[in-house]
Formats: sequence, structure tokens, C-alpha cells
Amino acid sequence: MKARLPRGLADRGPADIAATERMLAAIRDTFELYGFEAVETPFIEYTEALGKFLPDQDRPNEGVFSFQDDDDQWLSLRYDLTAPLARSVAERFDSLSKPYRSYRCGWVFRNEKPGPGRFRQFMQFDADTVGAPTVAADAEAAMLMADTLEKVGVPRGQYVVKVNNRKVLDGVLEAIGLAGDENAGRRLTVLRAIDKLDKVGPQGVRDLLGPGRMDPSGDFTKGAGLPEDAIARVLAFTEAKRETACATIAALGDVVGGSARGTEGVSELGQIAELVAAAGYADGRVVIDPSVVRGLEYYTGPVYEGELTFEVKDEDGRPVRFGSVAGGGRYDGLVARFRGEPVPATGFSIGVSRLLAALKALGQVNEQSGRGPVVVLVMDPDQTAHYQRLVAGLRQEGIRAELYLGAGKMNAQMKYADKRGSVCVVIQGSNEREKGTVQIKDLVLGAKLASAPDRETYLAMQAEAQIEVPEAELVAGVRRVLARHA
RNA sequence: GCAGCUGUAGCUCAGUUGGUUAGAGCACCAGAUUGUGGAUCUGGGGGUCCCCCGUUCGAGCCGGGGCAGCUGUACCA
Repeated sequence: MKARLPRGLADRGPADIAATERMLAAIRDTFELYGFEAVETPFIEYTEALGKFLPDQDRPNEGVFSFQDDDDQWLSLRYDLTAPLARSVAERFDSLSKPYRSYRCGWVFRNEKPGPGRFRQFMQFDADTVGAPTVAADAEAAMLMADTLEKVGVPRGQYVVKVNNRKVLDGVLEAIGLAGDENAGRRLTVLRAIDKLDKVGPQGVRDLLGPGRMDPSGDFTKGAGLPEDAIARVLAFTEAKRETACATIAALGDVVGGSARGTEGVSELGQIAELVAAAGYADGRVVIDPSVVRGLEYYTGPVYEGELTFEVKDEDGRPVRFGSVAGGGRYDGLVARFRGEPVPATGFSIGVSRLLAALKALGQVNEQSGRGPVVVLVMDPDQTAHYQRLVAGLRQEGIRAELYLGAGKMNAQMKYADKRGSVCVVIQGSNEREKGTVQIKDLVLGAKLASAPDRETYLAMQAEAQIEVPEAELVAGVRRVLARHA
């Protein structure tokens, strides 16, 4: 059998795990600062609880990983944290104080084609407010997104949180005659075309709204088939961003024309802009940007998306597209599916895995794993019990230490300690044993010996790099060496 | 799913018009150094040339089919 990992999945090493833990801690601190409380839901839900999708007999794993319970009911691995939250809140609704503000993080799964910064198992970190109809909750979410990105190490100016409102788009669609259930399919096509603006450019979107688009590989994508004046109107909507939020909102007002729903959306955007400005986030951190629509159907009002504005290149020097690293919006209908009464809710996810991948590509993540343990060499296998006692002594004093457990000779043992990143090794051969001493070799200092500028420093460093102490003073000696490189 | 490209050692890749026993660098292991890592030198282990079928005296190379990977695109509730 060949050892192999399914695509889109990854094993993670110590450096990766440590970097993830640091990022999660930073996000958690920020969310708690805003008053959100922790909650956790399982990886598995009933498929029907996750969405309208149901696996059919032929292709039961389209998009989600699904399987049947022994009572034949379909179960699925969660593909995000929002739908499970809606289920959980609906179930506990009466005992929760509203507005209910919660956060959670964890692995989610999507059975899709992987790409750079795109995995089949990845980590999300969500914050949601359930039971708050006011757009102040949306404005707060956008600002929290900005604060969080800074807290995890994205410098101000290297990211932007873009805010838009689905109602405005609905107004535009209404104005070009795409209202009503019979046009739901075309509305979705238009939505997706707009969502691809940053990917295919304005001309690409124009083609997608019209007859269709040919991509560079020669593959053809069928378009929405809109007439020219309708295309112009949709593009005017996406290009309505102006220098100031005020001007953008005025421009949007023109695009939605007389649509009541559109006007309501524009008004909500105005309120959000005001709240954001009042909190001091209108300095480029949070902006009104009509080009953000988000691909999902379930959003009902404000939508917001966090994007990194710097360019990341792969090892071949080609730019890598990571897409948005955080996204969310208002989903007033999701909890209602379980309750039969409307429950307003808004929230967002941070794509922890994707954000980490982007920061890693940027070189902002420390890829080094930490220092390794002190290694006690086995010079004489007969004395293993004694070496084990040395190791135990170090551990009792809180020093990470291990006995060399391999089969290698001294050379191999030194190499092992070197690769583990050990600060020092403890050596006791027959000479030292007779004297009742141990050698403590400083590997970090030893590594510098080769590049000593002159003989004097070389000799000084050499004397320092390996010290001999009485066995009773092993712990103190090791502490001294560790302290040099703390 | 669709389109294009690519599959040769653990990794990155060479491999001539089809011609004997398929190579290099890195990595790994051992030795030079009865007890001292990262440097240097020497040696060593490693291959179903993605798989199957075909053409041929002969296929890593040519043809057909499959599989896998990458990139783009579609889908992503």
C-alpha cells in the first residue's frame, strides 16, 4: 500500500500548530473584548440542518461530506460554523438572553477542488449576534473584523473591510426587471458574475452578464444574457464606489432609482457609515464598497468582507490569489428555518487556515519550531539506567529533557540533538563517570565556532561551549547554558 | 464537471533521430575521526521510468486507452 494523503488535506508540524495557536489566541482575545462568549458545536449535523441540499443516491458527496446513520438518516460534516450555530441557537432559543453574542472556532469540511489557501479541511473562527435587528450589530461586526486582522498581525493599511448591502443589489435587479421568482436563476447568475469582479475584471463581468466569457484556457462560460442597458446599470452599481462614503451612498441612491427595497438598503449603508465614522474606523479600515456581494444566497442585508491588499507571490514569482480572508453578513432567515418566527442574526467567519497561509507566504509567520529538549547521550548502553536518572533529575526541575532512545553511535546522537534544535547535550562517558562529572555541550555556541573571526575568540568560545561540572551540579550547569540562549 | 499542461530515485530535474547495465544535484546512511553535530572528502543504499494495451528486432522516448497531479474555469447552500 502506498502512503498517501487525500488532496486538499494536510499534516501539520510543530511550527504550524504553534502559529495556529497564536493566531487563535489573538482572535479569541479580540472577540472577548467585544463581549462575545464561547460556544462549541459538533463536527457532524443532520444534513437537512445544514441547508436545503440533500444528497441523492448517485452523488451523495457533492460539496459536503455526507454519510448515512444506521437509522438511514443522512449526516454531514459541517461546511461552515454558521448553519450549526443557527441550529444550536434555535434549539436553545428560549433559555438564551437576547441578543445572543457568541464565538466559536473549529475545523470545517468542504468536498471541493482545493487550491492555494483553499483546503478541504480548514479552520474558521466565527462571531455572531443573534436577535439584534439593528444595523449597529453589522457595523460592529465590520469593525471587529478590522480589529481582529490587526491583532493577528496584518498591519493597518494592508487590509480593508468592505461593506455592502444585499438590499441595494436587490433594488438594482428589480430596476432591470429581474424581480420575481421566475428570475431567481438569472439573479443568481448576475450575483456570481459580480462576485468575480476582482478575478476577471470589469470586461469579464460585462461578458458574463451578456452572452458569456471565454477563459484563457479556451473554456466557455455561459452568461446571463442581459441586454446592454441592463448590463450598464449593473456595472454602474459595482462601480458606484466614490472617494467618500457619503458620495458612494449618493451614487448608489441614483442607481437603485425608485426601488423601495434598494432605497432601504442605501439608507442602512448610510447608518453603518455613520456608526463606523463615529467609532473612528472610516480612515480606510472599513469602507462602503458596492463591488462586494458575496456568493451565498442566504444573506438578507448588510454583507462585509475582509481582504488583504498586499500581493503575495509564490516561489515562481507568480501572484497568488488568496481571496477574502474573512466574510459575513446578515442572515435573518437562517434561524427562522427552525423556529417559524423571524430571528434576525448577523455574523462573520475568519478563514484561519487561509489567513495563516497568506501570512506564511508573506513571510510573516515564524516557520521555525522552538528549541528542542536537552538530550542526554547514551555513551555506554550498560549505564542507561544512570542516564535515565540524569534525565529524570532535569525533568523534576522543569527542564525539558530526553534520553537518546535511538541505536546510533555518538556521532549520530550529536546529529540527532542538532536536528532537534537542542540547546545542549549532556555527555557522560567512562572518563567523566570515574570523576563523578558530566560534560554539558552548548550546541548553539558550538555552531558558531566554525565562523570565529580569530584564534583568541575561537579558544574563548570553545572553552565556553563545553563545560564540565560535578554530576550533582548538572541542573545548575544546564540552567546556565539554557540561560545564554533564552 | 470542462479545457490546457505535466507524470523518470524521498525531493528538484536531465535523459540525443527509438538502441546495451536509466543519470545528476540535494536529502539519507556509513567511514575518514576506540568519545563530539553544522564544514570537507570517500563510499553506499535506494527506480514497476504512473498503469494497461499496441507498433517495433528493440519503447523512458512513438500510438491508443486509463489513472494521478498542476493551472485556468465552473460549482461552493
